[in-house]
Amino acid sequence: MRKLRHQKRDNSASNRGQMAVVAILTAARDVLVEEGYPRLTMRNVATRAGITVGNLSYYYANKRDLMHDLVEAVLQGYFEDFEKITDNLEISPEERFEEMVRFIIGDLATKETTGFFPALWALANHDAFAAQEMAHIYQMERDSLAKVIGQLRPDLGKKERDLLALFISASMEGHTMFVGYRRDKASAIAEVTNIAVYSFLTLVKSIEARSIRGLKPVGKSAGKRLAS
Amino acid sequence: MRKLRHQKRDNSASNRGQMAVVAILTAARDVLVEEGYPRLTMRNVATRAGITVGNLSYYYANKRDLMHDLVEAVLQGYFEDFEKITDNLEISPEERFEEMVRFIIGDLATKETTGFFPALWALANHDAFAAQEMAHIYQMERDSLAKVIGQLRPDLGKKERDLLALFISASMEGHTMFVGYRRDKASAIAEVTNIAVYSFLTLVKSIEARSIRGLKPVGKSAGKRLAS
DNA sequence: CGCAATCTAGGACGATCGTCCTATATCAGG
DNA sequence: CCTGATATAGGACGATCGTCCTAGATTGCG
Repeated sequence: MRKLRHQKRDNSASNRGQMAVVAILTAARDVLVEEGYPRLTMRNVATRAGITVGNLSYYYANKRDLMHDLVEAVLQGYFEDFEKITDNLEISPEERFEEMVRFIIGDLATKETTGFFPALWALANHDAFAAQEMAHIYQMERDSLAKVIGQLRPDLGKKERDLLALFISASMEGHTMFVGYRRDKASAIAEVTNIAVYSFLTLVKSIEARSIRGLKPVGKSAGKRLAS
Repeated sequence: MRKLRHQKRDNSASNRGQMAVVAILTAARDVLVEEGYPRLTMRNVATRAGITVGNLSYYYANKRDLMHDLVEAVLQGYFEDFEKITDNLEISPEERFEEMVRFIIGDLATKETTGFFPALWALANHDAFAAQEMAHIYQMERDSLAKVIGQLRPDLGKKERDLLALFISASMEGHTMFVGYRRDKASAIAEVTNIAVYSFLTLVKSIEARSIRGLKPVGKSAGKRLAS
């Protein structure tokens, strides 16, 4: 977890210390969400947490460790959410699938998610740890989806189920920038969610393996150029 | 366009000056794509463009103007691409729709797009200009899609066509983080593209207006919390 | 109470940032 | 060829960054 500078042992983690760490991580998340990554500085985090830079450096000796814990803490919340939905066996697979879709799209419209995840995606392009944590959480999301897809389509092989889960998961994430918190099309979230449920359910129930393998090649792009 | 400090008039735009601006914007894009937004500094841009900071500030008096032109220049390229595809009347609407899907997913897998767009999305959360430019380019993408959707489904109203275009466009963008350049699932891009073509085409051809309006409420999320 | 562990504030440091200024160098038109 | 417009280099400036150090306050426990 946290890396103290003056550490003798870290296992103690006193009450005061634990609360301070939570306050720091919450402050860091809020700075990132409300002001963006460039303004996620040690001083801004400390100020929002109500402490000084010197004190912050007692809990986090460097910014990298702070980012480390921040990413882990935020993503940890989703692990618990996915487990809850996946383990809900009181409803049919179809209902469970719909609930997953509605949960994910509903979540991505929150201020925290709309602010945090695009920053995470950008970070993952150049930060190996962020990329790894991101891959981890999405793998879990896909596993949850693939499980339900398997119940809906027992005839499909694992590879096909995983590809469907990948397509559906990726598709949902894309809506963050459009129906997310205060984004252009936020007012259309209800309709978009309905289309998503209909579309993904139709896809899962109707697709055949041969449509996945396909015959046509991937469209080639010339790659974006600047100012023609 | 560019805002010189010593400007008497900007209309001239000599050959040397134009080439310098292109070199600067290309350098800026490359820095952003390869090193990320935090390292997009005036000095890094200048170095990559083969000039000095002092010289860079002759062409761009401040960083804001440089970012302005960079975003505009990159997005301008897509305007031209969309026009080409939309205006291609030699193929059927269904083929045109498929071409659009394959073009967009193919493009998002390029190094430039995978690097640039997540940075743009994150920026748009806290930069009004980036948000506006982003809204502009995606509106055009949706217009192109909605046009073809209208040819595929003349019975649908404009509102429904726009919502379908929104859903499809947003869904495709989401794949950037998964099948994009050097991303986890890049090797699955062919299969994912096939699923996308199948799924979007099935959606457009089969959905009824009542499935969009829907009856069920949007899934509520408790909002992400930190460290339970 | 007393003392060691824990926590906190404040300031310093070198590095890097955006911006700005000035002195030359290069170019194009008369 | 000369002269004004354009382009370029080099360095300076104050601000802000991550990091570090030290002295003192607070806490929990024997």
